[in-house]
Amino acid sequence: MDIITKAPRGTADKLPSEIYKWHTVQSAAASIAETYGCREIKTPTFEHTELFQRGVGDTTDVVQKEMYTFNDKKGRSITLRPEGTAGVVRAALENGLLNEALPLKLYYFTNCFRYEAPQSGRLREFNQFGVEVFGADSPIADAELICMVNDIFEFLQLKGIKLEINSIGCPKCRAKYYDALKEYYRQYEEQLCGTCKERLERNPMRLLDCKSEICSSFAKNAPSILDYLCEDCADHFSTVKSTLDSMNISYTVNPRIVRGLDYYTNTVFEFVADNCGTQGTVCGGGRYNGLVEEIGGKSVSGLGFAMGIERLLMVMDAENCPYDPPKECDLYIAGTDPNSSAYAAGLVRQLRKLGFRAESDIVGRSLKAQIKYADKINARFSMVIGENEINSKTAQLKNMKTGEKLNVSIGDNFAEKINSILMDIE
RNA sequence: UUGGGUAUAGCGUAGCUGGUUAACGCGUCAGUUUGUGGCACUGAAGAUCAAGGGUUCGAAUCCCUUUACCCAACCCA
Repeated sequence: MDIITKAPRGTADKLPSEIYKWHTVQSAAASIAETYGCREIKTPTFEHTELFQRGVGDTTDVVQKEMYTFNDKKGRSITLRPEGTAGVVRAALENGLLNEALPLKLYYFTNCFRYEAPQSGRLREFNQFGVEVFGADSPIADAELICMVNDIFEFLQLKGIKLEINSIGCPKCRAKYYDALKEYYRQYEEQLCGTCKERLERNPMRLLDCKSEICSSFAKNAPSILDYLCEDCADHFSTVKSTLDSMNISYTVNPRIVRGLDYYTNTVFEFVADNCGTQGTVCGGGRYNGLVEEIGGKSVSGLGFAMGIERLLMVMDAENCPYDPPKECDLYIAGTDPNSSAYAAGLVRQLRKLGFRAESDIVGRSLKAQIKYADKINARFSMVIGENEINSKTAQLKNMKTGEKLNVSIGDNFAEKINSILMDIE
């Protein structure tokens, strides 16, 4: 049989056999974020296109060539979110969240969409865990945010991830830095790669990031942003660093970290894995003090990060990190004949009402095949129901690991009795 | 968008100096007597060998085209 079509390019199914890994990461991230006072928010998968044009920035590659944009039936331009921050800012503004007590701390899990050429660690639909904090001006907030990521990785027992931080200053000091950069690069202008030539005027910081051999060789001696920070920005950055020091979080300052989204100011950071191929950035973030205003709110500072869950799982797999084990069947109840199977179905229902994972035959298999199936799904216990059991109201509970059998009543309060027996065994 | 690679049952592979019914492992289903799994044995189902075209008496195998996927550049999570 040929299926009509496959999953679209750049998408990936998350199958039942792997999903426990997602649960592990999600519950760790959510519970740790909550210890920091974050509350979960969910925003729409698609937004009006201008939100991303303004929020993410018109000059970015993400907006220029990677967005899934289309017109809806009324002709409105709609875009599948390419990242999480803009939508959260919009939602916070629209619902007046910024008028409540600040700081506002939010976290979210979202799928994001970017029309890129897929490769290892890079999908067209990918999942992020993100945190956004609003109204926290102090550099301690920056350190706290980084600390949260660090806590999550530590909790997941991840080791091979390094933190790199930088400051890209405020619009004021960046303007001076841009001038210096342009001047520096102008002497090499003829030798720059095509895209860098274009970027020189519009967004010169991107040149530092260019991977082409020639451009990156120029980047080595390029002026550093850190020498151009104004006093406020320099103070801010140094307090971020000293706070990280006092939190005992190790980092390296990498003056060439330039994030790809326009909204960042001051602190930017990346958590980079060295053991996961070429797409090493597992988490990236920073401060974006101008963004809320850009989207139409009052001037409220913001900062946040986004973590790529697919990439995180790649790194965890590579490091053999432990996951919460998947939940499996507690008790399988087999029936020797159709009538007994129907009876078993009733027993199974009672167990499920108490929260047990319980199954009985729904495919009409022989008794032997049912037990075989119970083994295959790793059922902890099994039980056979036949005419004798129904008449005597007693059955044997079998421990599938040890083979031990125990007589139990299948009459009134069946599920409660099973419950207390299983509690004893544990 | 630009390079490189791959395409054979549900999954993983062999076969690729062209030659009769395309093989193996895992998985699935059934059986190895009577109401109990894991092991072993037996058997069954399951593949228009990515698609289209060409060379040939004959093509999974050689040639061309297309498509899909993977990897990388780029970009970013």
